[in-house]
Amino acid sequence: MLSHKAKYALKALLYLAEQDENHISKTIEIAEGANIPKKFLEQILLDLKRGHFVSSKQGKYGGYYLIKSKNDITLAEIHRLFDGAIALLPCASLNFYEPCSDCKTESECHLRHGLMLIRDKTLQAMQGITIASLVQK
Amino acid sequence: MLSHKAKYALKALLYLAEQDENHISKTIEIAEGANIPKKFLEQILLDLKRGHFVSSKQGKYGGYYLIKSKNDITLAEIHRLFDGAIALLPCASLNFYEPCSDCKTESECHLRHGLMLIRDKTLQAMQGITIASLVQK
DNA sequence: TTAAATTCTAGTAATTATGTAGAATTTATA
DNA sequence: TATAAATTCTACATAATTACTAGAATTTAA
Repeated sequence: MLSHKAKYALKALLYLAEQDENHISKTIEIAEGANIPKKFLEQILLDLKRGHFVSSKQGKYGGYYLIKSKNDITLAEIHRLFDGAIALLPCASLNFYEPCSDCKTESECHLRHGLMLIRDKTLQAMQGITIASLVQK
Repeated sequence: MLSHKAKYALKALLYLAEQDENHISKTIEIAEGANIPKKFLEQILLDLKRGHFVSSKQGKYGGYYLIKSKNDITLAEIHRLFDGAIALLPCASLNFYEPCSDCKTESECHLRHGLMLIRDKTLQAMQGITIASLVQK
């Protein structure tokens, strides 16, 4: 399941993607438009900025805007930024790999192989969903 | 990600699937064989029993055994029993559906459609992984 | 009757999720 | 240059969930 943070991030990106080119959106505007708690959204937007999905203009008349094409922002990336691994266990993860603490040896782990198959399928599906594909829905 | 509970459940089922037909496994035996905290495993086995994956014999010389074919126990079922929805949000779930609290109307939710596509792909992959497929690895 | 197992009902400790508060900083413009 | 209005930063709060543990009750074979 997605955390609220990841869900709100997606909704904020959708909001930004629907604005006119060159439009700068204030946090409060996004919060009200997408129904997200404003103070929570502040943090999320900073995370999205650190992830190079959006950028900001500070000070009066400042706000946020997309810096990555809505065609290039995938659900997989947002999931990884906010919720971490897409795989079902760390030992089956590409980006968040960690060995199982409770497996004697990795080759003996009967779960890993199957979970990597799932990861590949899910990842492929998540990479196919972009902000653009969601906007036009 | 899978909870420890779900992971332990899978490992316990794998352990049971590897035993001889008609063999009854004590909790302590499974716990040591699969490296699972014993008291925690007790609860998990009861959940698996309530889910009709295993059954038990009480009293001295009692223990647990599979009652469902290892070919018919899928990762999807175990995920749902211990970790709930496979979909990324409740509004996109088949078995754990709930409307979004923060969406004005369901048809206006731009996330739902995309998340249902992911759910279908992931579910299909998870239904393809059975205990039998994991045992032979 | 006893030993050895499951089953049941609580409880607990640590972690994570979901926010909020408030001050500091930045910037446009009057 | 002062001010208003925005982002940014640091810290905290609180509730829920996760991952267990404790111990008594029940069941059953011998």
